[in-house]
Amino acid sequence: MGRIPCCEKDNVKRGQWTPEEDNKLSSYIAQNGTRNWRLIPKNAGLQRCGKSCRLRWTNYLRPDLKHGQFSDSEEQTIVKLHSVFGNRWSLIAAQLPGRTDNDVKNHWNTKLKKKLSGMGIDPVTHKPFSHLMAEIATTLAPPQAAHLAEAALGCFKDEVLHLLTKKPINFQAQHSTEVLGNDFTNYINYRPEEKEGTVEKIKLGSLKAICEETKTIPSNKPWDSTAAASASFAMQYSVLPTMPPFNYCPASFCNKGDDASPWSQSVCTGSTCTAMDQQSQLHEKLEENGDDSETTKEMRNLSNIFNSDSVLWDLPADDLINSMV
DNA sequence: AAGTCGGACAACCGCGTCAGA
DNA sequence: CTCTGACGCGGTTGTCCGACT
Repeated sequence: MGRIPCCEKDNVKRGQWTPEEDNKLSSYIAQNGTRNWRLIPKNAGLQRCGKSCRLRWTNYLRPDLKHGQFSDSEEQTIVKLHSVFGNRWSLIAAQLPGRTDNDVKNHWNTKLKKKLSGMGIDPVTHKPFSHLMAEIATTLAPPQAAHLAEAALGCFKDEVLHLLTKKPINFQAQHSTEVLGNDFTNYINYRPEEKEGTVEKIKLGSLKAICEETKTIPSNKPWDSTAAASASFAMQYSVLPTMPPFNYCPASFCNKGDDASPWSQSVCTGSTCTAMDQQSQLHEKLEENGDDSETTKEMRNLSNIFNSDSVLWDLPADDLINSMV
């Protein structure tokens, strides 16, 4: 029992569009508009699925589309909005005239994600990796911390591993693999003989990086206040090997002046590192309101929020939510 | 010159949502 | 209220092309 296909796949052409097909579709839409995509290919004389026609039109042929490189300000906007909306590409694209969700998605996946992780910022949470590590370390005992680190950083394990292992950590050294228990020193010294996977290295590397650098390795009760203090230190000074001591926040993308490069390090203004909190609250607020189409439409129309010179990220969370819902 | 690799972009797929019957 | 078809969205895959070996 599958879903009914949107068209007879045997009779439709797939793959790259030819200039001739583009012309047919463009001229048909110019005369008749885009009502009923299912009928468009038939009426336009195209052996294409209606869905394929819609995609071709919205992502490529539409006359108002902007082709070519993304500007710095467009990239800044994407990063800012992504920290609030996550992968809601259509919402993000709605704030970028002439750009489609597909454009934004592709640009994010091929460029911006790498740019951020190259800066030591987790593109998912928009927090520095060191913050994530420290948060994990302060709240969880080793087994859970390792699992959470795996979950939180799984997408970027290669980047994280690279960052962590710039300071050589000997993962190959000999050590038994007996039950480690809750003894933190065991985790520090633990060497996986058999588990050579990247994730395993990250689990250990993250713990080691935080705690070795703080030089305050607790002896037997690793997750007491001493450990918390260590992790706090780690967070405050970004002690991960290649991390400069900086706090990232989206407000840096709004700065003006010589040092206002969107990719420069910046000092957090306090309220500005709460993008994720704002996001959570926004989502809650939307859920309260049912996130219905009217709300969504209204949000789409609020481009002035993002286009104004006001720094969105310095707004208190409530103001942000109230202005959008 | 040929082969390989990786980045960038286009296109497809499947699911969720919505509007109309 | 329920059902159904159309549309929109986000994730994934495919293809092209230039750089590198």
